[in-house]
Amino acid sequence: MGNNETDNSEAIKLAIREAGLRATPARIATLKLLRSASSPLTHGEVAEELQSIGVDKATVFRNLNDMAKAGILRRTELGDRVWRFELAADDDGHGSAHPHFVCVDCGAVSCMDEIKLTAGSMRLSEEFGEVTEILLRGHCNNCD
Amino acid sequence: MGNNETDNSEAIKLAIREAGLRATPARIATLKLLRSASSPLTHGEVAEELQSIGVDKATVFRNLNDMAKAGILRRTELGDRVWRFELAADDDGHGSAHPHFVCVDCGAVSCMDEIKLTAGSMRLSEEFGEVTEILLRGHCNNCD
DNA sequence: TATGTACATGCAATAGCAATGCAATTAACA
DNA sequence: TGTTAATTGCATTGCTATTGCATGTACATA
Repeated sequence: MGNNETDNSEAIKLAIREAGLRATPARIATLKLLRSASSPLTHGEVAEELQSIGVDKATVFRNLNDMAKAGILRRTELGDRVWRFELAADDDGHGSAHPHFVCVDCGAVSCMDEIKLTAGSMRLSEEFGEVTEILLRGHCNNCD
Repeated sequence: MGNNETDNSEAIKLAIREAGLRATPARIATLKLLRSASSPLTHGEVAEELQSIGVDKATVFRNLNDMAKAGILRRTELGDRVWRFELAADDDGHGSAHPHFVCVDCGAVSCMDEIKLTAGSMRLSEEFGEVTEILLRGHCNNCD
C-alpha cells in the first residue's frame, strides 16, 4: 500500500510551497493536525499540541494567519472571540466553504455541509453583498 | 402629541425594572442610544458615547452584559472579536431574532429581516441543536 | 553539494478588549 | 425619610493576539 506517511508529507509540503510559503516542520505539523481534526481548531489548541515538538506559540499564530492569508486555511471567528482554523481544501471535498454550527453553551463547533438558504434569501442577500460564510449559533443537542 | 421624551424614558425605566434591574441613568442612556442606532453597537462605541455624561467604561461593559443576560439586549460577536449589542425587542417588531450580515472588509453590520433557511436545512439543523442565531459574512456592496 | 539570502522561528515585550475587586454611591423599597 | 442591596468608579488583572529583533533554516543558485 505504499508509504502513506511519506506521501502525505510530500503532498503537504507541495501545497505549502504552491501557496508561496516554505515547507517548515511547524507548518507541516500544523496542516497534519488540522487534517486530522473533525472541526476547526483554535490558535490555542494548535499551539498547545505543537508545543510538544518545540514549536513556539507565536510561530503557530503567525503560521496559521499566514497560511490563512495564503489561502491554504480558512480562518473564522465563531462567536467566542477566538480564531478558528480549518483546511481550505482537502481530499473529500469538505474543504469548500460550508456553514458552521457553534453551541453557545459548550462552545462545540460542527461543520454543516448541507445547510442552504432559500432561493429568495439568496437573492435578498445580494442586496447587502457577496456572502462568503454562513454561521449558525444555538444550543447543541448535548447541552439542552 | 404629549411629552415623548418623558414617555420614552418611563417606558425604558419600566423595561429595565421588569428585567429585575435598577433603572439607573447609565442604563437608560444605554438603551436610548441602542434604540436610536440602526445596527448593533459595540461595547466601545457605547462607552465612548456615554463617556460624555460621565459614565465609566467598566460600568458600560457591566450594564451591557447584565442587560443582555437579563434579556433586554441581544449580545453577538460578528467576526471581529468585539461584542455587539442591540435591543432584544422594540416597537416595530424588529427585535425578534434576525440574521445579520457583516462585511469582512469594512466591518459594517446590517440586520437582515427576511433571510431564511430552506425547510430541509431547518430539519437538518435540528440534528445539531436549536439554532438561535444566523450570521452571514462576506463583502458588502460598498467594498467590492 | 556547497552556500548566500530571504524567509521563518524563538523569546520577550506589547496591544487591546474584557472581566474583576473593592470602597463609595445611589435606586427602590418600606 | 431611612435602610439596604444593587450599582458605579477607579484601578487592576486576565486572556488572546500581535509585534520587534536577533538567530536559525529552507531552498534556489552556482
